[in-house]
Amino acid sequence: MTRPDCKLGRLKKRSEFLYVRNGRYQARPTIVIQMRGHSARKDGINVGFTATKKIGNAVVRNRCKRRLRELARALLPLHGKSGFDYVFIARAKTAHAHWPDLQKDVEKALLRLA
RNA sequence: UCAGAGGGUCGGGCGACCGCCUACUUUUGUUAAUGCUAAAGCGGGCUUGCCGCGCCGAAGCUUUAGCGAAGGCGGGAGGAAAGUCCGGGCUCCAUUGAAGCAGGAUGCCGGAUAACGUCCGGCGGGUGUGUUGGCAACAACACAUUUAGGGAAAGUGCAACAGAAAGCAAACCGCCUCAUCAGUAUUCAUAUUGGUGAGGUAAGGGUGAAAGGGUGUGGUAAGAGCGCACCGUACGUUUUGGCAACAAGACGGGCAUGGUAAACCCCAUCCGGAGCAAGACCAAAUAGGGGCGGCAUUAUGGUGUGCUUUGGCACCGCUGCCCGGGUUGGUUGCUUGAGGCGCUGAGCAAUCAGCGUCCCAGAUGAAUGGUCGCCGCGUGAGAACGUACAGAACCCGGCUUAUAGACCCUCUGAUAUA
Repeated sequence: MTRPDCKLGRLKKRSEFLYVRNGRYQARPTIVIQMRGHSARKDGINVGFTATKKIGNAVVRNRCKRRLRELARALLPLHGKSGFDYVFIARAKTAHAHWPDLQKDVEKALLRLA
């Protein structure tokens, strides 16, 4: 199942985020994951991260994004589908949740989406 | 040792595994350019200077630049990075000329500074405590604390409740005089008590944040700056000291127009606007924009970043050619700066000068970390819990606000020891 050759791209434009928002999504207690296939490029996985002002100040939001980035780096090559864009959205519990719980949530969400 | 006040410094550490951004450097891949290996003739014809064939840029290497990969060696959030409240640098707005209006800010004096509404020093005012002098009013001194501190005799406004009365003062109680009525006493005309009326009175009571100088004394029917002495004093004149704010003293004036300007306002001084999403370049796709040339027209008009007037400047229509706005795509601006640290000197200080030394984040859906373990610190008997506020976004100087805890210095008080 391991695909070390799979490279993670990043979503950077607002339009890309809006495109993914209209796809499928899975909500877990600590995280929300959105997914949508992209037509232009056939393989490779792109990922973006979102932390709204609702979950805290800038320090909390930055911490959430960094944790999500680590999760994506570790788990997306294993459970993500090539040719799709993903968006990880932080929730209120993301910053202070236990690491194994976070990993479980991400794993379950990715498997359901796949 | 403990508690309090003020000022300053810091604001977790170590290890393991896995990552991110970036300066420099080594190797390597690729693209482009550059140079080197790099050289040459032969045959035919013959009116000799004509014709034919052949030869170099393939490849490799060198150097440079861009992009990518791997390795090495460095760097990688704050004291407030925050709020965006002031002051600058920088950039653009054609020029930021003059006057006025509007708007905003500031407001004792001197200094520091690039500048400031900041900082330092001083002056004045208020409040509290103590000491000394005085019969007292009060004054002087010391310490602490506080202060947005131009103008209240230019005008307007505001002040609840209480109180008789609160703004060219006012008579509720009280005090005093006179008139009158009633009572009492007797020396028969006075004294005295009470009521009513007419006046005088700001000494006393009461209300209030505030009642129009204070203390003493004379004076008076009772009182009153009504007179006098002293104290205070807004104000005027003046002397001395001080750069100045101001201070100390002398004389005059009998004491009046109370407070509030972080209420409107008046006075003085200062201020052009927008901001790195500024601005510049590149690529892409389209004009309503711009440039140059030609022709026409010359201003009486219109347009140009708060508004009005004015000076000056630029532009306006048609046509040909060229470039091409806006656009969060990329590159740049982008980090060496009123810079940090150390020493010496000047100054009460803010700060400045000299010398030496160092280079210390430059990201752009935004790096500066994620996970785990151990330790430190605080609370607690222990288990355990807590370990703050908070994330650079062009850069500096301040202010304000948030902040667990630790350390240092000074002062004050308590306790213990000597």
